[in-house]
Amino acid sequence: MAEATIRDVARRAEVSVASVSRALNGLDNVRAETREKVIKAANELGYVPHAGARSLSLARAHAIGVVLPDLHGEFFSECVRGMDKEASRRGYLLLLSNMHDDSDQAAVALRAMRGRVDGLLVMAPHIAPETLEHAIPPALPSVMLNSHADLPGRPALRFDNRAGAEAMVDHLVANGYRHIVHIAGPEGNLDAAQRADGYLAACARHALPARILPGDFNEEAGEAAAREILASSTPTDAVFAANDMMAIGCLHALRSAGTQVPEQIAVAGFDDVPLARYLSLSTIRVNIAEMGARAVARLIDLLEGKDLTRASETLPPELVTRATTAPRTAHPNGAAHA
Amino acid sequence: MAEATIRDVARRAEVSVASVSRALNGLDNVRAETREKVIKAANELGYVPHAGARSLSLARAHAIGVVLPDLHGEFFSECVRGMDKEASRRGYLLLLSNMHDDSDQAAVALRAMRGRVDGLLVMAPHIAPETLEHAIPPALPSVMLNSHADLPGRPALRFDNRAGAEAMVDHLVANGYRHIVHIAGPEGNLDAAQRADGYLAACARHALPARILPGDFNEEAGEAAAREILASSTPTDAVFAANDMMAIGCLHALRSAGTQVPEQIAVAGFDDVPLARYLSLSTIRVNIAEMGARAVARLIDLLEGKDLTRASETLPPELVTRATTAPRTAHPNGAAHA
DNA sequence: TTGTAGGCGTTATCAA
DNA sequence: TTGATAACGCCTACAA
Repeated sequence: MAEATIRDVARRAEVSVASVSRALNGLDNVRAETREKVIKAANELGYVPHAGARSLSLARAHAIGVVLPDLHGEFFSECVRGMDKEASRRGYLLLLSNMHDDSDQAAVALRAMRGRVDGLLVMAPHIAPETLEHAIPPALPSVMLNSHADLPGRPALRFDNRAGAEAMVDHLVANGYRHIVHIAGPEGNLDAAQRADGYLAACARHALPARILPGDFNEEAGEAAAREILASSTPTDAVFAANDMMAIGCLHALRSAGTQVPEQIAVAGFDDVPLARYLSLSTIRVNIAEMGARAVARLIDLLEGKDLTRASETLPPELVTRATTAPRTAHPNGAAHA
Repeated sequence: MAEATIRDVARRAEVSVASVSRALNGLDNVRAETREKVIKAANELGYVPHAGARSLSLARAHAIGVVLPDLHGEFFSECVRGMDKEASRRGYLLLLSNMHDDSDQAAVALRAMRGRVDGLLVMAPHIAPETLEHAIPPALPSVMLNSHADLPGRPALRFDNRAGAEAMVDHLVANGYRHIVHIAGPEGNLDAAQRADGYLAACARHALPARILPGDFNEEAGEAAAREILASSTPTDAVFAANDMMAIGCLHALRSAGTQVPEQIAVAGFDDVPLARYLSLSTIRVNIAEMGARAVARLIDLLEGKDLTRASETLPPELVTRATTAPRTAHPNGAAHA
């Protein structure tokens, strides 16, 4: 049995489709008696309006397209959770599409959204601005998350990666560390670049030597960096990785090699994934759920014409200090344990 | 500037809209020359078909509604990742909707899908079958994930929680543990109930005493259970929690209290969240991504009429043994360390 | 091979 | 207050 349409309801209530539409949408130019007849008929038939037809007629889908890169674990789920919360609160549905590293595929994903969503939320820290600008349908309002330089007409939300990195270096310095190595994120990734910048700036400010090891945001890169550090003759008393996973890999590798953390080498990460808490890893907390929620709010405001502040927004990071960066002076002879 | 429509393309290519439709959809009754003209015009205008209109006329949205409960972290993201992979491979988009514990809200979420999706993927281990059956639009093909008893006409995919739990108890017994306590999941949750069943069955099979402590899948419940175990006079040499988070809470609480794991008390969980690996927690691996992917495949087969096997499917669990359940005989004097 | 026209389910305009 | 009817953008008989 096919679903009931508005015409079925009209027939059963013995009114016109126009009246059904008006009654069900709560317009006031309907006699109370008529409205009741309509509602009764609709209930009896289990009528649910066809959202596709509705959006065609209204030119409004009440849906938001979400295009995310290959995020991992908590990061992905927290982001979507934040978005979903705000979206469902305001009566919007989320249409999901993963954009893998391939930018052709990204374009396909974006086109598929045409005619199903009112706006787009795009997170693409790995795609060049021109490519991105080219791929997003020009007529679709959209909010960029954590992406490269601002695109004309599209507000952007991002974390202050730079300030976060600086805060971590400041913290390490305050705790007595002087030879801080940075493990970088992947080439071309905006977050990674900004974190490295912050690290360099803070080192310069403190007149400390800077040393950057390559990385790719994966645990293995952290392990490799640890080996590099242990093998190298350059003195190192702290490692600041561009994300938690690399910090965790580094932490494991250091400890496996018999190095005391933080007594001999301190370790810090970035993101505050749940694992960080368990491993007592100092890090920079990134409230991704809030970013998701804000992005949705921003987009819906844009769609409904109540966008007051056109400017892009930068969310402040939060320093989370734990055991892996404990003050150096508290462990003057840490190495003796080795 | 509004998006170009098929009419704009037709005008520019100097053909009828019908020819544009035919040319763009790859029908063969179009002259090559005409097709070229159309494609050229479409490219020049940046034409992208309006999916809403398309689905209205085709009665096919090429989208799948996904209704999930409040899943956490990795669990949620892996599930969606698996679904997205298979869906995008087959040209479908995912429409997401979180169904919180409230079953009214669930009904609303489900109705909102009408007319935007071709089918539904529903995971609702916490909602009673009748409620669920009532809430799902009868005309919408759907696949149930990890839900209560089969609903007529809707295939179900689920993990063999029972077999998983039995496998873990068998493993504990094989490793020399005899007083195994189970920390249960929330009341009314299907996964929780099946895991408890498996635990009880295995205990009975081994003629071992069974003892179940209440829990709710959260870390704190594991901590509370640990306190209970330590305070109680009932001998206990192993704890098997209904999920990893409770096992982790229990593990921490035991160790904080100076109890050696596994020397004095072994600990096991269920799910194999990423944290489990880091904490060397033995557990039952649940390949949620594959379940998501299979569910999508199943649903699309159903939609496209090539559903061969109507029966429900049960996915086998995998035992992952790690340090927290190491053989008892290997640590005869573990307690001496305390 | 092409074009005309009707329909998908809904809302909105305009008379009545 | 109500009802007929024309959109919305697309696909697809049916005719030419």
